[in-house]
Amino acid sequence: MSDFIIYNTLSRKKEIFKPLNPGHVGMYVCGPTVYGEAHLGHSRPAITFDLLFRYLQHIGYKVRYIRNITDVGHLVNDADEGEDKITKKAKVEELEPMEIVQLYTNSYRRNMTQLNVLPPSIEPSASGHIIEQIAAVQKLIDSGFAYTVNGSVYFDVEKFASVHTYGKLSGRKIEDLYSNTRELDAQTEKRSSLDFAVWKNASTEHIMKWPSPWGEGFPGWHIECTAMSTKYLGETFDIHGGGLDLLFPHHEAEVAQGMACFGHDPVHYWMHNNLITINGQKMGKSLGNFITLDELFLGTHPLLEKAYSPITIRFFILQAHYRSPLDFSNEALQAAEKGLDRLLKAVDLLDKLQPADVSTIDVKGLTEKCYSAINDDLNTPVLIAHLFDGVKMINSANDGKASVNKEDLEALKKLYHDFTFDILGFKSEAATSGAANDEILGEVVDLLLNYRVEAKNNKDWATSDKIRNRLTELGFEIKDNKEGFSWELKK
RNA sequence: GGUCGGUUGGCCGAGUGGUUAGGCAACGGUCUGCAAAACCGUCUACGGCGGUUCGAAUCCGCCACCGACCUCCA
Repeated sequence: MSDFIIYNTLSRKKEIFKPLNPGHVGMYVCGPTVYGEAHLGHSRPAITFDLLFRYLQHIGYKVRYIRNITDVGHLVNDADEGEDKITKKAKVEELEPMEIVQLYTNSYRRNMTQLNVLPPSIEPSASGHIIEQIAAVQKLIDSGFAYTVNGSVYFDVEKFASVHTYGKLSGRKIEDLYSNTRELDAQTEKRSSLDFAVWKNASTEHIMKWPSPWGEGFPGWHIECTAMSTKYLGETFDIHGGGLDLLFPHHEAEVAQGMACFGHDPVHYWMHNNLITINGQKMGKSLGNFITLDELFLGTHPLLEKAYSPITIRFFILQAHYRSPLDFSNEALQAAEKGLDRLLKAVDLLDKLQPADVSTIDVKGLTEKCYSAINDDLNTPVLIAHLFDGVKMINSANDGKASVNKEDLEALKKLYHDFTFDILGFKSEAATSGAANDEILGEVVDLLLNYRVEAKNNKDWATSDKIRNRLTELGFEIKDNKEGFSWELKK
């Protein structure tokens, strides 16, 4: 089998993946800030790194996957100066900040389950790791790369840059950063406009705050990931993932903090998923152009022509490469829905296929193609294309225009089970004959269709068509075949 | 303005120095009582202009257009 290759943002190259400790992988991914419903944009990193998590396990690694919950810090937007995102929302809805956190954490987890995203090994929250963050801040002060002003602590970028390289992850040069920095008010505390807060003094009206050696305050945005990744994965770990929009300043700050604390890079492989766009623009909370996952699943957003199932969303996302932008549209979603249906039907068909004496299908070649696609930086669009090539073969075999022997049929079943369900994480959502969600409903439909068979045998096409048309109207798809019929419930 | 990335057929979306990506849609055919599903076939693109090359959508240069980020006041 070919090597597993991933694109490392740090080197801007594809690299062969080699874990720090043989057989084990430590992986950290930036999770959501829980101050609102999860939207389509949130699903991309979740699904991308779920795929990675699943695949690493498939090829035999024991993986510890950390995905954090950010529940302190972050402004709502520029207009809400000085207030933290969670605090702001709390005041609006007159709830305790931790109530907001709980509400949206629950809803995020529910959405992730719907998308068939596996729960990470550990899902730490920033508010649950204040002690670790204070310790990390202290370490930065001790190492001389952070300074204290009026109860806040700032990272000294200039000092850091005199010893290490600042900007190597995002490809920024410190001179450029200086020339591009806007003059902002109240930056007088900081020695340089490039410095960033690692601990922030809280005003009296600020609700979410904790005691610290520097007074009451709250941690800076970037320090939580440094503190929590270090705690659970160590000073150096294998993979850090997240959205491309976090590359700068967030991940750059993490690199700097790690270097400042430990004297070496904290992460071997940095991976960034691209963003979902809508009308060519980033879909994001701050832009207000987002569609929540619940709206997608229910079809309630005005831009949606219909509801799209969670697995359709998953398929839509995986049919594009994770490093490419992906544009939302009803047409694309509907194409995904139909494509997914075709794939899942063919997988279903595998169980009904009768083995032949000879094989006209090159299962081994197909398997190799699938592995080399996913090994090439998780190239799921190519992987899915190969799976569709196989779909054509499976359908042909079902039509008697191709054949597989027993051994190949078993291999084909394993291939599709592994890739479609275990690795890509798709699953069947529709009720079908034989596997109906509702047994009684299934029997009733069978009953009606058996009457239709009787009518057909009597050449009573009027009755026959009436039954089929009425069922079709209700959302059933009726297919006649030599054995009689089969049906499925379309949503 | 700076940095980085992108521009592919009706739509989505891969790929890449010479060979069919794939999905969806459309059209023709097979099958069917008629359908549906499936199968077979058709549809051959790579922003513009130059350059390198036997050959470029793929490499180089320029131009145009689009996008992301450019830092905390939290």
